[in-house]
Amino acid sequence: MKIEDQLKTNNLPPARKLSLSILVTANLIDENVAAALKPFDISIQQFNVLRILRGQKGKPANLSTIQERMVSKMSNTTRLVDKLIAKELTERIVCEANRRKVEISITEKGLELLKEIDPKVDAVEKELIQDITEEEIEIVTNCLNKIRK
Amino acid sequence: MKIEDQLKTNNLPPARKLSLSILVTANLIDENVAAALKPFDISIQQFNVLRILRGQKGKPANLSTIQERMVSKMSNTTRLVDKLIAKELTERIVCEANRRKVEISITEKGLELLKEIDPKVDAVEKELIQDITEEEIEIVTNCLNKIRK
DNA sequence: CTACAAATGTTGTTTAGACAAATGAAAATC
DNA sequence: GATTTTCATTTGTCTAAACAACATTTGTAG
Repeated sequence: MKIEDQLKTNNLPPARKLSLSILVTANLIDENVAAALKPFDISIQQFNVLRILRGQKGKPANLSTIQERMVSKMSNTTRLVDKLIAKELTERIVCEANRRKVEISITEKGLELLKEIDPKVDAVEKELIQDITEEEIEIVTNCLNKIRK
Repeated sequence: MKIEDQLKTNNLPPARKLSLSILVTANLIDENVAAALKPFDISIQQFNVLRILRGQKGKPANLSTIQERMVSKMSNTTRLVDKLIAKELTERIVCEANRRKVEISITEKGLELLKEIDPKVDAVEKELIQDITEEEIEIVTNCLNKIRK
């Protein structure tokens, strides 16, 4: 659907058209992913932290590493991790080498939860982009790369 | 910057690559626009409501209309509008024809604020997409349109 | 060594978002 | 015309985000 029709507006300058398209589409993706995660009682942010930790392949990550890799850089990653610890999906230990740091890792329970969730999120993403060809994906991601510098 | 490099991951399946690219880029846009709005002490959501009301060209809008057109459909548009009313940027009157509805319109002060803000936001958007050609904008927005159906 | 600065997280506080329930007005049904 | 349904918005409540202030450990310069 054209962004102008969706937002009932017209004559958007190109820069605004593109930025609104990206924002509205991102919102749609968020809504759909959040809905898929809901049965598992986990938020998108929490899900992302779990995926980051899994990507560490056993190595624990400290808070600033997680924060760097998060889609949305919110300031209180501490409390986000607190939630995951309360659910026993992650663990936190104080780093021995540098006692300012903490080392956070995903638990077995966390890995199992991800294994359950992954196919659902994959399905949502595939469903959303079903009309986009692989070639188009390349073009679009390249353009978006340029926006993110 | 490639999304894999940015998130320090690799071998993303195409659907996830695209969806992450969109989400991360949207986040970047949000951050930049929010920063531009900060001096005016107004949030992105509030800014969007003001633009929607301006788009009405004098005609007031009711709450559900605003909600439909918002980028992110949050549930308490009431309180969002309350904030704008407190700042005297909008007005709310109960609709005479259908007393369930309310009619919301932008004030002169609101219009003036928009006039001040617009060039700043335009500049942010242009700066962000400076490396994208008009042709590319067309291609990308078309693809995003397909995601939003 | 001591003091000062930087790094790394945590906590406090205020504001916004999600979601359900409630309110009140109009429309529909019996 | 009274009762029920639906509509449009508001309110309540709980959780999350923004942002600043604080705490603790480490690094460094005199």
